[in-house]
Amino acid sequence: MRIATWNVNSVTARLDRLLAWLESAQPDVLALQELKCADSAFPTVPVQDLGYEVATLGTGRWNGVAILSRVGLSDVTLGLSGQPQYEGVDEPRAIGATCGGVRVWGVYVPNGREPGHDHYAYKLQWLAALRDTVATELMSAPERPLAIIGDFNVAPTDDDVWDIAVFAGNTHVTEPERQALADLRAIGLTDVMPRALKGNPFTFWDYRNGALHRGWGMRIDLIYANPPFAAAVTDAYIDRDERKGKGASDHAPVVVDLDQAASAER
DNA sequence: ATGCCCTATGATATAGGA
Repeated sequence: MRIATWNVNSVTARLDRLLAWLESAQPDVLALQELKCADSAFPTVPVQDLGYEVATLGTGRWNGVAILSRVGLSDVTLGLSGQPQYEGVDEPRAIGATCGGVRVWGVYVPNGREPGHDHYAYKLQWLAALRDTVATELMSAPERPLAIIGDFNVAPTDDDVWDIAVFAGNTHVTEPERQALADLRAIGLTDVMPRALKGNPFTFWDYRNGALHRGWGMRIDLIYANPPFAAAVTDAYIDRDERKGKGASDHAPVVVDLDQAASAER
């Protein structure tokens, strides 16, 4: 089974690339982030035409998440339990579904903007709600493969950015953010590392200043897996080629392959 | 070369991204 995550930075602007990528990469499950469209505007028909069921959570201009699956899509959960609001709004940033016996959470963690900003406190609260939501599921079904996949907006270690000195005082690398990821792992999840490409495991490169070609990237799109999921992993990689050229997202897809038998037994 | 911001919005600048 092939599972993937991709921050597409507008699913409507990325539709041609999305459809082409589904055909070339052949994922069984794909979590999308930053749809930037309402549920009613999601391009459901062309995706269904490629054999995928679709569950979306989108409200419009910002955020928005979806799960696409061609191996079943059930027990869809929209949002986190105890999810904090930002400025009185329940933002569409998390969606859970069970696909082919695997529990998948697709997440778009808040950016945080800058340490000290209300959005930064919200980011940490949001990650705590994610931990609590998934911890409950892990306890109720410990043998079921589960992974949180998506744009975590935190670089877990200094090696996950091209130059840690550049990020001094910025979000994505602060100790509280990394502690929030550690707290998430502490409920029984491990970081599935994709194969490094060009020596680095980056998944995001800013659009500006030729960042992709200068290697100015970050690894912020992650796969956090429970033991049954992690034990079934046969490969994981970053599709850096999808970041190239005109009309690319600023994030590359991250793909993980699971042993069919190991995941089907559950 | 892969090549030096992009997206959505009751827009014509602004907010947000990271």
